[in-house]
Amino acid sequence: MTSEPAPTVRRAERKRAQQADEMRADIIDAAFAEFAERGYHATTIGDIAKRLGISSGSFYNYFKNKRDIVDHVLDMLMGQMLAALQAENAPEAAQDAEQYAAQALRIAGAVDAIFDADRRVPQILLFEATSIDPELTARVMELFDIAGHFGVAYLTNGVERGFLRPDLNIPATADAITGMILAVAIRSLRSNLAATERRTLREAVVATMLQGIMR
Amino acid sequence: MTSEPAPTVRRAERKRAQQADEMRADIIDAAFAEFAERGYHATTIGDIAKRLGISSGSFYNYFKNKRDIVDHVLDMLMGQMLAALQAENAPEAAQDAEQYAAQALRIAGAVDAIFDADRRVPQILLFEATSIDPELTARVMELFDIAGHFGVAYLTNGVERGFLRPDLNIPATADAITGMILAVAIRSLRSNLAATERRTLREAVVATMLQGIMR
Amino acid sequence: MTSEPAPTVRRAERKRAQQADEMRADIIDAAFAEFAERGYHATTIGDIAKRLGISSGSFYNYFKNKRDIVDHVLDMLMGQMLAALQAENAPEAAQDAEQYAAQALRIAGAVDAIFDADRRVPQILLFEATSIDPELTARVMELFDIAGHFGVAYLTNGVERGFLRPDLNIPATADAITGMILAVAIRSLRSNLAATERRTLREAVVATMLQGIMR
Amino acid sequence: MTSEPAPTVRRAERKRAQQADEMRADIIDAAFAEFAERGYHATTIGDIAKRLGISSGSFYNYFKNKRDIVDHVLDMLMGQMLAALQAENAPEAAQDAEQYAAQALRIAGAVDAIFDADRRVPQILLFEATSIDPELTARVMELFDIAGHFGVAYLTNGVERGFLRPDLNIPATADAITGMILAVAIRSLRSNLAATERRTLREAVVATMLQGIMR
DNA sequence: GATGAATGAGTCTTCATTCAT
DNA sequence: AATGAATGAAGACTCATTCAT
Repeated sequence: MTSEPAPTVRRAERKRAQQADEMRADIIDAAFAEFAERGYHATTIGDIAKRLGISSGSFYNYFKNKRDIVDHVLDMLMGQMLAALQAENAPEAAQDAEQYAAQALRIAGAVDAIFDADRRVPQILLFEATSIDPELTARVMELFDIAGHFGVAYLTNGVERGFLRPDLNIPATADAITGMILAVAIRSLRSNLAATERRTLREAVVATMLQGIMR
Repeated sequence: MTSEPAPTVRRAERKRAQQADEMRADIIDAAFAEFAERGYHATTIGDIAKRLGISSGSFYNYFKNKRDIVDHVLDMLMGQMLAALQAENAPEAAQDAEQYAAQALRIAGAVDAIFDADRRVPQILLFEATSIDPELTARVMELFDIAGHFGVAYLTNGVERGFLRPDLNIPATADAITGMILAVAIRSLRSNLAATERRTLREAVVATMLQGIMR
Repeated sequence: MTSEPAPTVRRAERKRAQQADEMRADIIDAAFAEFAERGYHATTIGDIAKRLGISSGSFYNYFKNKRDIVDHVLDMLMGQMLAALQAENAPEAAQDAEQYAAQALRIAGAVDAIFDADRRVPQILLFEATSIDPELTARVMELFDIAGHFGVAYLTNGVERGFLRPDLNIPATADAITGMILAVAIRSLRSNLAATERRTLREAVVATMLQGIMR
Repeated sequence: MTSEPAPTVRRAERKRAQQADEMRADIIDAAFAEFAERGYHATTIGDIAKRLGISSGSFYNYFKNKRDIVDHVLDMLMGQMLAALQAENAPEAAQDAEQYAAQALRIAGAVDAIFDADRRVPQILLFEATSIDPELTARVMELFDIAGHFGVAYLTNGVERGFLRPDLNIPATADAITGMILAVAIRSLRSNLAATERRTLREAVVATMLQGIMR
């Protein structure tokens, strides 16, 4: 007996769903502001709610629990990362050394842009997430692994096309590259670098890396 | 009229102090075992005590509180690190490219040995410490900075002696190197690498790095 | 766009506030019952909660902590006392010896009524409050001082209007009067005197006092 | 087979007993210093021991437990008080109004001397003892009662000898007098009065009291 | 959907007291 | 008699989560 909902009902539903999404986004934002300020463990649901002017109970209409928020952000982040590594930035896209170098810089810039859009994201990712619970730690480690796999793909492309040293220990080098990204991210957070400083830092690191791996 | 304590008293004191040191070491050990298993926040003083077969109250005869333990370990670690960077491993010790390469491998090996002596130390350092409290985070960040300063010193030595590229962006490269160490540590923990595998990894990363920075 | 809350919301809010006030009163009541039975220090939050049939955590929705309750009661008491010393009982109200005597009896009766309304209040105030913490001790001492100041005002009025001995050491006598009130309160509590007995006690003490100070 | 101890043993024992008494006195002293500073509940056995430079375990060689100390002092105080109310200060000693007045002043002075010898005694008695446990409260109340009984005896003597008003409500007045002593003690502690100020205060209060009760 | 009071499990920490040395 | 480490009971307080309204 469940008939098709009338169009007006549909519209109302859509609107409601949209409002819910906005609220969810607001909550994530407030949560991250608090997490970044005082750390995940020291932040209470009440802190988040108060910042938004909602009741603590309302929180649970939008998220299953406190750590669910971090999961959502991890999802977002993962999506942005994968999106940044498509098309001209895909592992097999670079066809010669020059393109390879340009690609490396583009990717470094894209990662920087993602982190710079909300510095609280890397902050929490790097400094809090692993302490929340084993599953979340596993997810972060997975990110590390994914980074490693991408690194392997890029290096393999370079070796196969012949502009990287053929004797490269590819997995080891991939990890080293992930580490460099990590270090640059930490330095950026830590020293609160301006965009131009971050660019210089990026270029220097990419240059050293390329020199280290090029044939 | 409080005279000098009798020699027997002295001896008893020394023995007691020694036992206390042993207990302290045991507690650190038990604490780290628990922290590594279930995470710092999820570990209770009771967990640590139970593992040792002591009462939870006894814990407080040796440490001010839970985080005091992490502080102690950070002290130890800092000491070991600094000790490893002395003498032939000191920044200005390498006099030519060959010595430089050998030194890099030695240092990498020494760091690996420190971390391998108790893998829970890097685990907690990397994955928990920053979430405990702001001061502890500051201390870890300080470690990162110290690593950076040492990196700068090594690179400067190489540039000055002429076997590193003169156009190197030294601080950026120092950070990159710190990142590589980080990545190797994470990979070692994560994949539970055997000593020989770790050696291979180390050698590969050092080789790439040297190639990246050598003149 | 946050508009005025709808009237129904207002009403609900008022009701909630009222319920909260009732709960707060209930908690104070339960707390004082326990304090009077077993003493402040020996009373646990759990004792108070159990007596009310609420969970111990709920206590903290209404009071910051255990001592906060004593503070609230001190506030109440101070208010009642000050209210009792208004109008015809104000220091400058009595205009001749007869009025003065009547006033003294009225005030003694009012103080008795306040303490008799809840005998646990003087009990805790006299026997516990000073042992709770320095600030609370300070507050109780302040009460003692206030009593002294009022005493001074009453005596000054009597001396100025000429029906008290002009050579009175006013502050000393004010303290003596405060002490008598104290003693009567202690005796009442201690011997569990009935209302008529307390009245007799009061009258005797006031008579002796007046005889002691009248010209 | 337990023979008489040799004389030297006896002497050693006596000396030991004396040392033990000294230690006991030292502990009481240290305990009271701490109690007066931070209150009974906030003082730990460790605090007392540290102040004396002994170990916390040693405390238990001299006292059964923490509250035992307060008991000892209460005993001391009671003894001093009773001693002060002997001979010329005994209830029936005063034979005329003049002697009565002199006696009242002597007693007030004696009480002041006892309290002034160690101000921590009244402080703890008045502000802490009743909060320790029911038995101790009972003992303090007993002191209050004893004071009352003495008051009754003094007043009865005066009435019988005919220099006090025959219509005096003796028990009520006795309580009032106890209250005055209390108030003077509190004021002395609170305002840290000098000896001469305390004397003036005493004299004023005694004068008012006498005027209040004399025929 | 919103609210916020109620819950109660969970933990750190303190400290009087004991006892082996 | 002195020591001080060990004990373990005890309690205040927090907070994620639930649920009646």
